[in-house]
Amino acid sequence: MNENDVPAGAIQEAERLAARSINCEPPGALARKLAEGRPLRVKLGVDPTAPDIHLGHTVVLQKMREFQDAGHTAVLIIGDWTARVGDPSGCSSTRPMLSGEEIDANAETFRRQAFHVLDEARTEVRNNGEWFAGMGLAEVVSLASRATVNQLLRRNDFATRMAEDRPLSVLELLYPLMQGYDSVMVEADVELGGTDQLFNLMLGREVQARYGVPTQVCLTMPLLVGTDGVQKMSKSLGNYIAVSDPPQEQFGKAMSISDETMPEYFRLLFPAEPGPDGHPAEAKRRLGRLIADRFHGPGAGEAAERHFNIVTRDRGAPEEIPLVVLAPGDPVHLPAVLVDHLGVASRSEARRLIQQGAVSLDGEAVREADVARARLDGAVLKAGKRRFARLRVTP
RNA sequence: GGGGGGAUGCCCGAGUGGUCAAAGGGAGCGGUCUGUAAAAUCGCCGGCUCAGCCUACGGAGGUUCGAACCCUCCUCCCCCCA
Repeated sequence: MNENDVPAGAIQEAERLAARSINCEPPGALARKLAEGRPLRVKLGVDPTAPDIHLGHTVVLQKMREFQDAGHTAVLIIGDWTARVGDPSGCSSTRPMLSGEEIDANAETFRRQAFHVLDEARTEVRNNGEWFAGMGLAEVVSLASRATVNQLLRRNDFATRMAEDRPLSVLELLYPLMQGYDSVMVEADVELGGTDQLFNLMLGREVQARYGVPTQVCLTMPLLVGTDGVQKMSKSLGNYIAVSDPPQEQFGKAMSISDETMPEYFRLLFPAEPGPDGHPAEAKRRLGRLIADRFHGPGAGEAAERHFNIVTRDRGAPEEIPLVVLAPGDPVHLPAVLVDHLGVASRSEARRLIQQGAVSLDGEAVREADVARARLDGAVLKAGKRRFARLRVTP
């Protein structure tokens, strides 16, 4: 179809679907696909390397949901097989491979959590082990013939590693090819990803072309910056808000985002909502409510905010405190209780908290490790800012 | 195939026979401040019912009154020459 034959409606629709994206390559391709008037097959590949999905993942998932809502088919590929290779994207060195059990468990978690955003009924989930597990050497060689090393080395981090003479395994070189093969197998019309995926997505087009099938549109989304406001959100950096985090935690983490990064959260996560305005702290409260509501249902945000007000703003005890029944013994050794029931890392750590006055009983700082049993019944034990337990002494 | 360098606490990184549970920085935690923002500031930051003890400087042995530091072997990483 000629550029000029694309109906204006398709061009508009393409623009709408590409909203907020960083790349939509090649130019005009999405509109041409849309002009064909059939549901497009929109692919997203995920590596089940981290068990939990976080807000960063949801940016791309939401884009996929937009396609679903426009009547297109979402194809979610779980890279159960490719996870064994280790995606070198953005990494300066080779990632460790995962065991089969880990991968399976992660994949299952990912599936479950992805459907917080995607419409399960309209999502096709595929494991790429489906076609890779039984692949013979002949087929591997055939796949390898579809791209040149020159093409692969155009990728920045590969080129850098070559230049600096750091190791770059053949396995890693193979990875983009495998990802491209996924596209061939599911007949992808569009592949989504973060901006760091652009190279792999584009190479997918190359692979598709060499297999003689239609090539995909590559649509990439911005990477959400983490709660530290510096690096991209990632599990391993610990700067993430997980989909599975309890609402109070999501709200709290939202409040701790820096003022500068907050607008980006609104823009990428809640494009339909009005952006931040007024006092930044108020805007963040709204952000926190929106996040908690999205993943825990309407009302979760307000409850989380109440909890926040009581515990963090007013430094009080929350509405609901887990009850802890103390084991026999008098006096009671507090470090043990703190470790067993309040999530303190070690007894030494607990001692330090006590020394620093961070442990209190009914609001009164405790200064010694051993406390008379009689003093504890019914008391609220607090460690640090927000760890609580109501104590009960066995009769 | 030959020659050289390196492996230290969550991460980076000093330390080259006792004063080392190991400088410094980052991360983290706890205070002050405050909007759980930023910035600033003080303290903590291996374990243990803790003035003491135990475990730790890639692994295994050895020398020594005493080793992260010296020796031997092993594993892994990096560099240079071919």
